[in-house]
Amino acid sequence: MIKIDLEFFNKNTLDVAKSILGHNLFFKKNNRLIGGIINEVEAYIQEDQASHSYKGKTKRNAPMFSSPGTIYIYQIYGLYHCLNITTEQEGRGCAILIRSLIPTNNIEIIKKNRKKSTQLTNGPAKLVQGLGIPPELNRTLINKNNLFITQKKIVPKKIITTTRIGISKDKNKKWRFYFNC
DNA sequence: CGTAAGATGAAG
DNA sequence: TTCATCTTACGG
Repeated sequence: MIKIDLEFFNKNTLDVAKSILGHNLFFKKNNRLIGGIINEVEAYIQEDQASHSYKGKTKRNAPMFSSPGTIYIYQIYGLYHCLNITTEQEGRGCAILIRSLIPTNNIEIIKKNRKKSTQLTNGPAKLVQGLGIPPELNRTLINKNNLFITQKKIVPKKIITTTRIGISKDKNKKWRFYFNC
């Protein structure tokens, strides 16, 4: 369980998005690791019309402009939360959205957090709920708290590149990356 | 399958 | 004030 260096996020957002696939995401609670393998992400950069940061810094999106490795959790549709990690140098409004995990550790807790649903962590809001990630972690640094990313557990054989989900602007950009094991 | 749930920010 | 949004769970 080696945590990755925050320098990992201090580079081109698309490179970070592709290379983070296969790493583990864990939330630590009561000395137990809850989480799994990241298998789907999307990239958002400042010049991208689909990004929250496109029109500049606001109260909500400010973490995107913070130092690389900053956690950006935003509320969507008034009831769910999505987890992003800031990329590129401080001052650049870029991030990757973690969209899906393959659950590996403490799956019983994830099931409990997800209540009746059998779909545990295969969506951005589902994984936040499944791991029990508190929105208060917004603006804090990953790996400096109880949410962290550890070294690659598996190397994806084939990364699939497609258009992103749920956006209407800049639809042509193929900045969603995922793999099947 | 369609739709409601309702925080946030931009536009009118 | 109204509209759109990086989604999900529910009912028919």
